[in-house]
Amino acid sequence: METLKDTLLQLSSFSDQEVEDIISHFKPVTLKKKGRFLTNGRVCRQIAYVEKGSLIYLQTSPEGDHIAIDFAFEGEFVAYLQSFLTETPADIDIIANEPTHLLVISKERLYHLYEKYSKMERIGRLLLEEGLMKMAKGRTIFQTMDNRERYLYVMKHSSKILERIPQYHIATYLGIKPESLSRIRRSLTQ
Amino acid sequence: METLKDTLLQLSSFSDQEVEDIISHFKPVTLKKKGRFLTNGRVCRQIAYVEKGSLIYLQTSPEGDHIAIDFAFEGEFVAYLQSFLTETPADIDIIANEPTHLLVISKERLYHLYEKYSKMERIGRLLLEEGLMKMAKGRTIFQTMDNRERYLYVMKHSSKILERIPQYHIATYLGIKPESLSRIRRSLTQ
DNA sequence: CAATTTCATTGACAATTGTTAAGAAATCAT
DNA sequence: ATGATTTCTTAACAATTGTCAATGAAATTG
Repeated sequence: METLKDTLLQLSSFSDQEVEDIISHFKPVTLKKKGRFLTNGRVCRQIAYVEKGSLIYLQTSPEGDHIAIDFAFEGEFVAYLQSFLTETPADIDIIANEPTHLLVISKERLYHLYEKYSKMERIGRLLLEEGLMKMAKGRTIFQTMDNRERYLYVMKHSSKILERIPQYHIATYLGIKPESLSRIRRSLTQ
Repeated sequence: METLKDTLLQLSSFSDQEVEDIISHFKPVTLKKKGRFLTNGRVCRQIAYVEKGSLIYLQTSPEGDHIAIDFAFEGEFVAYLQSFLTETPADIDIIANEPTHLLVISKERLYHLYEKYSKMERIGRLLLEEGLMKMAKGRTIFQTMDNRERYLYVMKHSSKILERIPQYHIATYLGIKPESLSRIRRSLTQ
């Protein structure tokens, strides 16, 4: 099982004492299925590490239907950067896709850690860069691939999504209707 | 005419002396039409302010055709953040869409300014946040709108693009074929 | 300015997707 | 377990887009 400790050590070189101190500032939070980590209209003031389970970033369209814009699984960090950085209300919900264990740290405590351990800032920067890359990549995929290609891309690079996320969420994530996703899946298994 | 000075003053509160000093670190660069600010394979080590003209961020697909992923006009900053931040080779070109005047600063000098004027860091952070927002918004637009809606969105929010960028570039920017763009345009004028 | 190239539009046809509706399969709650 | 709900699949038809080819307009070049 991958732990927060492992993840932090992979991102920067901390001593054992340092990591333990850093980890002690994260609080365990348990979400039931459909429990919320972030609620539409609120400012995202926390970052979470996913110990177990998975989450879905869900946007509600003007017409009222839900669109999945991202997912998070074990070993990943969760935050809505657009809200976290600018301290403006989020336009999405982040909900648990299944019973989920998180380790949560507030923005305040995180910035406190930045000051205590300058190496910690590197982690913040890496998360920001990673977020930027992910968005950019996501956009490129939409701009350059057709629906089947996007599905194959997810299949290759994020198979966890296909294994653990309901298909009607995967469909909105790919920007298509569930029926189209079904057709694509059928055409691939024959 | 909007100047770099105006733009900096809008983003943060500098004294006249400070702005003049900051501006003095930018070097004027003139690009002919199709001239390059960034070349595929090189690391983006500069940020430019567009005084006059416009630029296109162009990606080359595996099949060899060009896809416009972004544009920049007067009063905006230009850089390929993915390369600039991580110092990895860019996978795009940034070329002038017309004769263009830039004010260019190197990453080195910019970071030097960050140390000299802490207020300057705010500008760096704002540019980063802006970049992140832009990517996220761009992705959402692809995920939730059909081709006509995306065209109308650009029409409403970035009409400069429609006025000054060739349509075959706008088409790739919208993720469609030039023929489809033509049909959408016709259906709107009738 | 003429000649050439590039770009935008149009039409016909094929392929794909959205829409609507129905039924099968899986999941949930009691 | 079993009935109820949710999720997934399938089909038929309409609408949209891609593809290919041709034409005219516009821009570029010498």
